[in-house]
Order: sequence, then C-alpha cells, then structure tokens
Amino acid sequence: MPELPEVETIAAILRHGSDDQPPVTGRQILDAHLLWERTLATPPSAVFKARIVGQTIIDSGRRGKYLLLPLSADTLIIHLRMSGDLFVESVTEPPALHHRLMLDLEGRLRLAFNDTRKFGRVWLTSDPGAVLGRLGPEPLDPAFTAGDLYQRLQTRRRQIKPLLLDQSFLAGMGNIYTYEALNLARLHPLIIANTLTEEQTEQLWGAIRQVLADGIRSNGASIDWVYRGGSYQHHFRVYKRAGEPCPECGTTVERIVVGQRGTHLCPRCQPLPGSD
DNA sequence: CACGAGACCTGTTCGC
DNA sequence: TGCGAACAGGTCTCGT
Repeated sequence: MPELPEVETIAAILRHGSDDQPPVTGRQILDAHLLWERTLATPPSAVFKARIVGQTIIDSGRRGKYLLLPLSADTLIIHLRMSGDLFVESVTEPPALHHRLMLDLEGRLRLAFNDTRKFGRVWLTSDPGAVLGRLGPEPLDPAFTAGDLYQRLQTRRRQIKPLLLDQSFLAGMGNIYTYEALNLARLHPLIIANTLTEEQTEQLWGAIRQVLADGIRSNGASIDWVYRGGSYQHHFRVYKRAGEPCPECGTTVERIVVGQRGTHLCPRCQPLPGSD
C-alpha cells in the first residue's frame, strides 16, 4: 500500500491516533523485539535495543515515502517498501504473522512493524540526512512549482514514467499514483522527459498534486489483502482496469510494461507522439 | 547518463 | 482440482 499518501496517512495516525488506535507520540519505548534481522538497516542489532530503549517518541512525520519518528535522542526512520505496515496494539496480543519489529510503549501499547515480503527497512540514526540525503523535492510542497518541474525535466532524456518513479527526481511517487497522474495529465508514460512542453508540464504538475492530495484526503488506498480504511482505490482511473473502458472516452484501457513495472493507460487519451 | 536484468521476499491470481 | 507461471504498492546493484 505505501506510496506518499499512504505513508502520510500512517504518519498522521501515529501522531493523532484514530478511532481504534491511540497516538504513540509522547510515549516512552520500554522494550524492543526484532523478529527479522534484515529489517534493521542500522545500527547493528546488537546495539539497537540498548540504544532505543528509554527514548521517547516525540513526533511522527514523513519525507518522501520514509516515515520519520523523531525520538528524544535519535530518529527512527521506517521505509515500508512493498508490503510494510504499522500497527498500534496491546502488548498482550500475540505477535501477528509477519511482525518484524515490535516496540513496547508506555501504556501497555506496542508499535508493530508488519511486513509480509520483508523488503521494508528501519534505521535508528542521529543523522536522518544520511538516510534521506538524495531525495528530490516534495511534490506537495507549496514551494514546488510547475516552473521547478519544467526546469528539472530539461536535463533529462529518460522516459517520463520511470523518471517520476526516481526518488531523487521527485520524492514520494509510486507506481500507481504515477500512472494515474499521467492519465489525468493525458501524457503517455514513454514520452521523453525533456520533450514536454511548458503547457504539458503544467498539466503534469497539477495532476501529480491532485492525485496525491486526493489520495491523502481519502486516507490512502486500500488494495488487495492490505486494508487500512483508505478509500482512494475507488478513484483510480486506470489502475487494474486493463480491458475495461476508459472513464473519459470509452477506449479500452491497456496495460504495458515500462521499466519492468506494469503500467496502465488509455491509448486514446494518452497518445505517444510520433507513433500510431 | 540511461537502460535492462536480477535480487530481495511472500502471497494471490491467472492460465492451462 | 492441481500446478507452475506471472504478478504485486519499492529500491538497490551490476553490466552494457
């Protein structure tokens, strides 16, 4: 589930709580249990527990797709990758299948990192910049303008879709929101980045911000067996709609492969210049 | 710089 | 029904 809107949603739940979860901010970490060694990127597991126990969770935020939990001395950084998720539950619950890291908190609570596919990673560091250093701009930052995007596109000769997925170009876009944005902007995923006109760039910039903002407003998307209560999946225009009519023009939605990732598009709304 | 392939993992869905 | 292949929200590394 985790692209920018889903990570934003989780960060907000950890900060403010939800209907069935109290907030974790302000709580001290009393114990730590690492259940899958490779989940921990740094420090070595031998020092992780001794270092994190006793620290208090100060806040909860996000940068790109990284979840940031500033602690009293360090920052806990979590990347959910493909299947990661975070739960706040009672310490009395038996650890669920696929829990990889559990932090016992004040108030008999537990913050659990659950990650079926084991791709997710956790960092405990005093220097978040070392982990986040190469991320591109935040697409929803008010300071990020269409002109900025146009500037950044000028030096790139890559196909637009893999470029938007490149986190050093723009932080937070994932596979689904990227092709949803390209569909909304009526741009083919294979268009070469520096051939976009200023007008097309403006469309793309608006579409990116719209799909992300709508995703956040819907509390993210709930897909397949991963469910968190988000509802943005009901707004998807082309995702998993290959073979169905485009909501815009009725043409059959196609699925192609770009950079080894499935990509959905409407061939009529999103024509590729120079081919027919 | 750009691209493709392979790796890392488990679970579900698809096609025969 | 069974079984292997393909596929899934991400990113890293290596070779060309």
